[in-house]
Amino acid sequence: MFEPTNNCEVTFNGKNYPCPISMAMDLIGGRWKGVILYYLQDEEKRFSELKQLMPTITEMTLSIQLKQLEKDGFISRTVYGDRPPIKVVYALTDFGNSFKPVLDALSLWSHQMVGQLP
Amino acid sequence: MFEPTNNCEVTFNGKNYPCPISMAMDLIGGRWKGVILYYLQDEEKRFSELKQLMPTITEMTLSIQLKQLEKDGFISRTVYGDRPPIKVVYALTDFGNSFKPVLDALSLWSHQMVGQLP
DNA sequence: CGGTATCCCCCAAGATACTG
DNA sequence: CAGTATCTTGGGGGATACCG
Repeated sequence: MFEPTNNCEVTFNGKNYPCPISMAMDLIGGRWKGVILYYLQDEEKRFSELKQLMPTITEMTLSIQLKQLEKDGFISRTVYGDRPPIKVVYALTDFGNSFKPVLDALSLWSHQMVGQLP
Repeated sequence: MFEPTNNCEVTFNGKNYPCPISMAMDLIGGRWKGVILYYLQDEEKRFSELKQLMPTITEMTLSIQLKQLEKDGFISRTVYGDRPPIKVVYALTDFGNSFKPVLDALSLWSHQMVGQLP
């Protein structure tokens, strides 16, 4: 469909990558980012809702991952209220939504692999 | 299409993951694995061919990544010859091939993102 | 040709405690 | 409620040199 990706270095947000796939893996790689994006697919979620959906993530790690996803343009962060308890809502941006086909393929594959397709 | 992945911990090759997507990201995450799988999609390749396709990877890192992909069942490793210079060929296994839809989606998305679609 | 062996640095990410 | 602040550990991955 398209040519191999050699000799096509890419720079995004100040980081250099040997090829677009490598860049993509860096942007959404790691233990949690794919999962976070997955949970934000259909509807926006609050910080505490995400935490509940991912019981084994620490609040600090969740906070860092959300910050990076926001910086890379995948998600938006909206604050309601100016005094605690405040409410913070995370949602996919248009750019984040463009990633949905990858999430779908990844989710389908990983579920098939684990044999957990309903 | 299927239910969210919370409360569905998974163990694979001795490692525990909070959800299948997290597992998948760990298996094929990092700077290089996606790229290696991408290059092996259509035809098997020798070690030196892969090295040429990824000029900025070191031989040591390439070797390690290939070992991990082989251990996780994505690729096969075939040796021709018993005395140097030997020839080693890497190819996708059936399991590795099952990952192609993810690679396709990832490749398409990353190319679109970079604006490099031919 | 296809790797290993060392050394090293950086950072992802967990544990724990604290806060506006 | 939604985070920060510190500390710590593990492993990814680069540089360089050497080997069967």
